[in-house]
Amino acid sequence: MNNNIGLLPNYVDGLKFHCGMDVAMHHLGGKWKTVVLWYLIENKKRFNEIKKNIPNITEKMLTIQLKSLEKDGIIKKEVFNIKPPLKVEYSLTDFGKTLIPLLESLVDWGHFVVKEKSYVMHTKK
Amino acid sequence: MNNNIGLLPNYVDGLKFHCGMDVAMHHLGGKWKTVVLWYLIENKKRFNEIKKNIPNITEKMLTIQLKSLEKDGIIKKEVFNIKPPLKVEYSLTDFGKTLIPLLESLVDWGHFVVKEKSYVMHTKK
DNA sequence: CAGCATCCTTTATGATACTG
DNA sequence: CAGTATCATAAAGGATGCTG
Repeated sequence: MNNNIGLLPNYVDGLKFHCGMDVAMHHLGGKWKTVVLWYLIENKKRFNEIKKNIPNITEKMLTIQLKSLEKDGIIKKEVFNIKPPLKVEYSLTDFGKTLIPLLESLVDWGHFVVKEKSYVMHTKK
Repeated sequence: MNNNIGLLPNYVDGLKFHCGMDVAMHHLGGKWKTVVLWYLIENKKRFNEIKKNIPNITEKMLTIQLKSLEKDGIIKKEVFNIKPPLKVEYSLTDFGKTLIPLLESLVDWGHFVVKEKSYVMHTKK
């Protein structure tokens, strides 16, 4: 099983990666990115719509994630007014849409774990 | 699309999760876990075998990841000698094996990104 | 509405030396 | 061989107030 990307480290956007997992986790890692993306699968959403969907996320964290995802080309941002109140919409790019099956697998596995762990907890205590 | 787990936050091992993604990323998040797991898919491995497979990981980081994965029931540890030199083997549990398709999807997507990004970089500069 | 700026705390990660 | 222990930095995350 050769997981290495070629013989030497691979560079993407000035960052060094040693395997495909490195690359994937660079784009998806952290507490919020996958959750934000999950809510953008359905349809484009405004800043506060995403925020309402995600309990506990702060504006700062949401801003950081959206910028990072935009920089990576996973989502795109559209601004509709110049003057406040602003209207901004975020949506997946075509590149971002290639993540949908992966995101679905992640959520499915998460739900599986909830059931699995609850089962263990109930039978052992 | 209802991603929330029931109406209230769900608790697993004393931690609070609001959606399946939360749960999944709790188990897989961070820089090393998915990489470590990737090398354990093939077969059980000893501490230093894993370390040799992963450039740059320190003993400390590997120790932390292995302990965390073991605590989560994703891998199991077998010790074969009491006296040094020790022989310890790590392998996926049955629960851990449920992650294999997900891990494969992650690596595949990572490799896809490498190609995609290189393409973009070459055509734009 | 959709953020930015600032200060702060907590985690994650890293380098190095040492041990049963 | 398979780790620990210690010291250090970096990155992530959070709270609050302010702004175009």
